[in-house]
Amino acid sequence: MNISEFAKIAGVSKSAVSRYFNNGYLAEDKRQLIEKAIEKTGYSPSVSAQNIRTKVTKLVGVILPKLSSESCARVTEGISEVLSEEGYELLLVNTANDYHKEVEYLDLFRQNRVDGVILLASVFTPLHQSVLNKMRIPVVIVGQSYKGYNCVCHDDRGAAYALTKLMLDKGAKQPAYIGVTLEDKAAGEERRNGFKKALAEAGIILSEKHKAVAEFKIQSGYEQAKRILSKKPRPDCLFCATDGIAAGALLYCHEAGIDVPNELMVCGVGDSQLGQIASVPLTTAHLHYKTSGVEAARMLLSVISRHDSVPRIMKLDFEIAERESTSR
Amino acid sequence: MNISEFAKIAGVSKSAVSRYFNNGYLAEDKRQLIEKAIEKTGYSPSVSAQNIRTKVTKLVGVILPKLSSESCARVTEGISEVLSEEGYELLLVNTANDYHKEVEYLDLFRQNRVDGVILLASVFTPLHQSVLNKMRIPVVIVGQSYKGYNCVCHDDRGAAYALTKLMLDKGAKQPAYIGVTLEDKAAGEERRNGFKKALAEAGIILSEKHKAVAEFKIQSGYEQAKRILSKKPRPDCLFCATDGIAAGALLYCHEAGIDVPNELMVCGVGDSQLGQIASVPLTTAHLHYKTSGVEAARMLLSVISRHDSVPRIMKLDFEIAERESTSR
DNA sequence: CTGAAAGCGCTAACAG
DNA sequence: CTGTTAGCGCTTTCAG
Repeated sequence: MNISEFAKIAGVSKSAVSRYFNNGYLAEDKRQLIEKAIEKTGYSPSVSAQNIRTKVTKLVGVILPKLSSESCARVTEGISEVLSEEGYELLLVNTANDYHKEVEYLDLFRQNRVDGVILLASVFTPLHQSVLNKMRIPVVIVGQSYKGYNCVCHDDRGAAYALTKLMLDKGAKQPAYIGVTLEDKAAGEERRNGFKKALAEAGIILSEKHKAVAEFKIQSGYEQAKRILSKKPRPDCLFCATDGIAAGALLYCHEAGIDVPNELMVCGVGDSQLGQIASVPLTTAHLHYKTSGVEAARMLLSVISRHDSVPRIMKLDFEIAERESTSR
Repeated sequence: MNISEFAKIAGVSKSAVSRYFNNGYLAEDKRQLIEKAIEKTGYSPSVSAQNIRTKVTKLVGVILPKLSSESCARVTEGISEVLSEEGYELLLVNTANDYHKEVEYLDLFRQNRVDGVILLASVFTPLHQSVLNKMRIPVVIVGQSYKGYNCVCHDDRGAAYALTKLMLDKGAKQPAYIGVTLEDKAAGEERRNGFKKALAEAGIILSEKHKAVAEFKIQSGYEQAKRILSKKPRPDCLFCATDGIAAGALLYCHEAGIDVPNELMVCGVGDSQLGQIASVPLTTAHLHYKTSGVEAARMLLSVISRHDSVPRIMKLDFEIAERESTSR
């Protein structure tokens, strides 16, 4: 069913139908005629045809590294909430941590497939840089902050600093650290920097053997914790860059009979569900993932509609969730 | 940049360009001319314009109840994997457990917006029925099985039966049950039926006070476990319809000093990450969520391409992950 | 194998 | 306020 056919059925002109669905500059009787015909036929205009004329797709592309990561899912939920409210739809790409795909899809979106893109960033290579610069549609980056781009990010450094300081203030003297790849500027570099800053302020130097890098997995956290905690002297507090890693560490402690928090304090970052049900409830930082999705979507929509091109960076605050794993 | 402009730059005709991107019925020299021009200009044809002519969107709509649920995320990951391999893209709708939205978006997709729809079903109302029947594009339902529709589902009943039998075989005599709403046919009704079947076979009758319904949340599992486990005589095994609920129950047990598994065996369903790191590692059933996404996407794609309209139902097998929470 | 030309379904300018 | 009309960018006959 197309607009002409429908117009005939409704007994009005094509333009009347078009106006009904758009600006609504229309006499009441025709409006009713059209409404009745819609009920009867279920007609609705072809989105592609509209798009070809108006250049508006009402589509936002979302590129993310791993959908089944709780943080990504929460950000996407926030995005989806705002988008659907504003009549936009969400074109989802899961890159499965393959950043070539990230670039590939960015490039695919570059053309007029979507009105804008939200990128849940992981790493940021020169390739990203160059594709991003060529983008003719608005882009918002979530989770990392890059000068010159619209970003919504978390205070990774602040959170890591506060968490570490919390443990130090409770008397820890021998810290250990399980981080993630520094390629990830937010979860890797920033959180490490926050940790280091707290150590520096306390005049503590981190021993090489109390440092490890894990993947974003429980199992990997378990393994690295095992490695680190078997070194002598054993650390008395452990900062993990993610809750998943911390959960793995806690698992090891449980198995190895290490008393958390008395022998060892542990904390993570992200406030995932895991932390609530771990053998010892986990102290962590709530980073407001869903809110960052909401804000990113709003930011994108405002750039789309206002064609406002001054890039902004929004940094969200965090809250410390203090639980048993650091209680003394 | 449109096809005419591009054709001029490349020094060929519009049709040649079109053929290049489609059937490829083209002389080698023109092909090279076009390739060179693409490199220079970055041209690619407008998807909407293609769609308007061919009626093919290369888009699949995915409707799900809650993105941040681990099971949904995993299914969607499976879907995404297959889709992107086959050159399709994914239009994502998160209904936030509001099934009116489910119907609303089904209806939105009904028109030519997407080539097919995958519905991660929660409930199934007459409204769903009627919209589903009106759909002119292929639909695959994941997670529930309905006669007359294409479905990929899990063996919820079998898994619940096996899990319950496992606990009974280990000597449990006083079972308890925390389920979810029966409106959810799979996680609610089917799992309950599996549980009941195992009880019936063992000649055990479930006491009313050992029955509860929780929401899909850790907190809710905690509360219901608290309610049930304070009743006398205390049950000696607890079946939970989801891992999240079981995790909540385990949390309560930990707090209340109930010894799992010696005083009380506990199991869940779904093999979520939560089960691995709970205070006591949780016995559960692995339902192959990601695989169901993969299969659903394949099924949809085959219906789309072959226009094959005999509905099929595919039921995936499960595996029991036996862990400490039921060890005796 | 190739180019010209006719639409796909819609919107928006234009002239009433 | 309304109908007519000219395209939007593309694919696909059709006649070479």
